[in-house]
Amino acid sequence: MSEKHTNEIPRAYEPASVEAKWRPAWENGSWFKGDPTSDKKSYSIVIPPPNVTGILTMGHVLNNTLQDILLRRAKMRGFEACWFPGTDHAGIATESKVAMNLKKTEGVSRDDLGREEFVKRVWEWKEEYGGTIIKQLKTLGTACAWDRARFTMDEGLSQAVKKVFVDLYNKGYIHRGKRMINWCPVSKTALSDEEVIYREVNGAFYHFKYPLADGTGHVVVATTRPETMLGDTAVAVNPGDERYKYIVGKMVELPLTGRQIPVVADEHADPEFGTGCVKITPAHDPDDFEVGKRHNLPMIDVMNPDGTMSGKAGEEFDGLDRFECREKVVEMMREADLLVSIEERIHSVGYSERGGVPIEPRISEQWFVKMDELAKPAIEAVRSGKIKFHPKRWEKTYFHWLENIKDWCVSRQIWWGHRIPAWFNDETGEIHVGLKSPEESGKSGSWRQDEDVLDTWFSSWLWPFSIMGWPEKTPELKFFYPTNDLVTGPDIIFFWVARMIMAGLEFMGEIPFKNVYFTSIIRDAQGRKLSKSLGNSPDPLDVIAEYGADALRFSIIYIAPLGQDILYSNEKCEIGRNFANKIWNAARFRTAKGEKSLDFAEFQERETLESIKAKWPIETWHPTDRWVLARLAETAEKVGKALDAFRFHEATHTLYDFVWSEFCDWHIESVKQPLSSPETAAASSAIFDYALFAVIRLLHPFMPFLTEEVAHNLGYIPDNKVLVEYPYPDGKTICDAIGNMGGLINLMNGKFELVKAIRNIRASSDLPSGKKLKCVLKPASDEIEEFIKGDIDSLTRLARLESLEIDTNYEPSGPTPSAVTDAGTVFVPLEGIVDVEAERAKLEKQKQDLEKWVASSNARLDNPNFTGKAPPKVVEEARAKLAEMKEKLVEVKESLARL
RNA sequence: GGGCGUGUAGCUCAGUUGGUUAGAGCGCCACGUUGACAUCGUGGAGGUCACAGAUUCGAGUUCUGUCACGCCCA
Repeated sequence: MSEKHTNEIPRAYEPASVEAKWRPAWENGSWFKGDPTSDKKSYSIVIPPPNVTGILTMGHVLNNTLQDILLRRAKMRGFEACWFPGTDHAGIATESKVAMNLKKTEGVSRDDLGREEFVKRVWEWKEEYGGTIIKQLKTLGTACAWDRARFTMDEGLSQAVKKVFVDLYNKGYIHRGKRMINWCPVSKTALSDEEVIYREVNGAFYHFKYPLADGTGHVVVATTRPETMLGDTAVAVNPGDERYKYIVGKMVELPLTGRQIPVVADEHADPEFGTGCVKITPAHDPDDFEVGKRHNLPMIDVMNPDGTMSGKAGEEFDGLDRFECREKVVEMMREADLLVSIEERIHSVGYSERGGVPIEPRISEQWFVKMDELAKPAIEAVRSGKIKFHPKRWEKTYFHWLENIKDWCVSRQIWWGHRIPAWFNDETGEIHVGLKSPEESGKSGSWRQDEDVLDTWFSSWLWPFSIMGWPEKTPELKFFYPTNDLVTGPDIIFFWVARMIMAGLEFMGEIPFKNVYFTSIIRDAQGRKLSKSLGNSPDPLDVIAEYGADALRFSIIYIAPLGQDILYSNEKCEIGRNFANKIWNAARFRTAKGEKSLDFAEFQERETLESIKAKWPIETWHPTDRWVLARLAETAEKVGKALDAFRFHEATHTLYDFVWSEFCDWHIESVKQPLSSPETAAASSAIFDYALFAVIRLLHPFMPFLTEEVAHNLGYIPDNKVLVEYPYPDGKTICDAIGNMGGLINLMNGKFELVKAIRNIRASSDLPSGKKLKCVLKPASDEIEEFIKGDIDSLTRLARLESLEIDTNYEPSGPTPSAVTDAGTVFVPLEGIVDVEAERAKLEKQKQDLEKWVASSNARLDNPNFTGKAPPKVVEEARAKLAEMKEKLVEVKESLARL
């Protein structure tokens, strides 16, 4: 250990300076670049591309921390690991964000500027702010291959989008047609079905009278959207509904319009629902659209793209907002005495994901991708287990969607995005779809390109291979595709995950990833979704500034229950901050004990352990040294299994418990004695260094900054190396080297119990913590007696004893506080007064507990059904335990008798 | 309406293929500046495992039903 490392290490871990040091070091090094010519096995991840104009959220923190854990561990396990980063152009979101900004700053609208100028402005915006989220991601310590960062509208990726569109068109999977689509009146574009969010809202069910044209009466129809009546072209009744048979074929006087519309018989009308009569508005409702087609009804589009009423709604409604129109229609119907009733009702309304307003079903000419053929292999890939979902239950959601898949509306009436490579010849009606324009393809005539752009997801679904250079045949594709793991939120299982699988299979002929891990959704402490408007959305950068990046990373994984929502609050980062500090101080402890004992520059797990064993035979190790490696092996094993199964939460808990409760609480306290004694110091410090280095490596993927700093501070690894170059500890390797230590672990647990019992007596007898006690142990067995004798120094220290006498036949003179433990009965003979009553109460309680236990255990063992049917091992254990408990009971009774 | 998930300590959650008297962190109470750490240590209190049945020698764990909450789809 060099001079600079000794006394100037701060008492508390200071994350800011450490992070500032390692972040650029990792970025400037070559460790994470990903070499497609490597001889190693490949491991790759593609980032779920964040919105290029977005800023870092807690969701990104969780998602990217998980990917970083996977990536760093893979690297440490010897894979050529590469994490491909990048951003998404997020068509509608970005376009409206820039448009709003332009309105605010310059007072101009998108249309004022025109397409070319507006798109130029969006690019400028992207250049200025597009790097923000990437910079923010770096503060987390994410080991991406930053040189490989791509943007969905980069030249190459745009080429991929065009090629895919053209290929699918030529294959007959893409067509253009007039259909009912979801229209967002704010963004003024079509949306896919997936971009519609259904919400339960308090609305009303309006019952209207429609008079029969022949004057013989009226029908009553009900609707939640009165304004659409202006576009009604029929009233439908169920063909089996006897009540209305007589009016089928008659005409109805449609109020407020002067139009007459027919009564048709159609299965769509549910006799059980409302009056059984239903108004039909084919241009504004998907079901009605189907009815209209069946009955050849006219379609009257009464709305404009911005959600105002059009002239077709009638002169007096022209230009009125759809919701104002709703009120006006109701009012006019009331005045005309045609309003029967208004019934309050909670119903489901589709909202635009981006625009935040109710979507309007609308007839429109759009481009669609036929999905059913693409879906089939995608279903099979998951069904066969080639792709695995974690947690597995998401597979059901996936199958359900793919098995009922509908065509995908991919055209968007916005300007920011990939312009559809289709041209129209208005004179001939011809359509040209191609990578090249009609002119470039040598076609004559006058052509205009489709104004629309493609859905952002139409580029995102190509991400796992477009990011690697497809359609070029690149070395990256050859080496890193398919990727290994994908980490994303279940909210985009349809938008993105399912479509990537389809695209991968269709265009690469191979799945895009092998595992999909679905993250939890982060909520606030009250369980509410994090949102800007609620103001309950913490800024991760503030959190990092306050607690440190490692603390945030560790805490968020630590509190994330498997497959459930995370209830997050900043205070929870104290878990990670305190833990980081704990490790920091364990390392400080080591530096105070002198020079490092081993050189880890060329570290290899098995070789290092073997060299320790060669120098100091395992039988000569101090019990705590043997114990700490045995527990380390078990911990490494458990962590490895947890991570293999994507149980990150379990891995963090396992590490936390081991480091805090075993390595720090017991081992550090126990090893102080052997470390200060010349015969044992060398071996114990070597084992300490090995164990601490293993802990650091185990934790590295979770807390990269802290562990990197500590590894270098302690001189474990040289300046020109980083931790990720070292192997991830493997439980089996460690276990093989040290052998089975099951017996030792039991004996150590007995010792711990003994120490706790003495501490308990100290506390309950109001003895000052500084006072050294004299204790006597009546051991429970020869084995424990021998063990305790061999470890008496550390026990003396842990329990703060002046002396520990071992006496199988000890009989205290007079009332003496005592405790019965697995290791034996311990006595603390006190000079002065003993609180006999308190002591008696304690022993009485223990006696009662033991008697209860013995009684129920006896009953169980007396039951021939149990002894006959339970596995012999269980019966044996029960007998042994009973015998033990009976012995304890005898001891407790004796102690009581003595009082 | 269909599907999925969740009900375990005041709060947030663990609890493997059924097998000791159900655990942890936070919070709470008491004590403590012992040479790594007060971002800490020691001790303690705190649970009818949502409810009702069933299977079993044995159920927090399996099955059925009920209730409550959450999410997705229609």
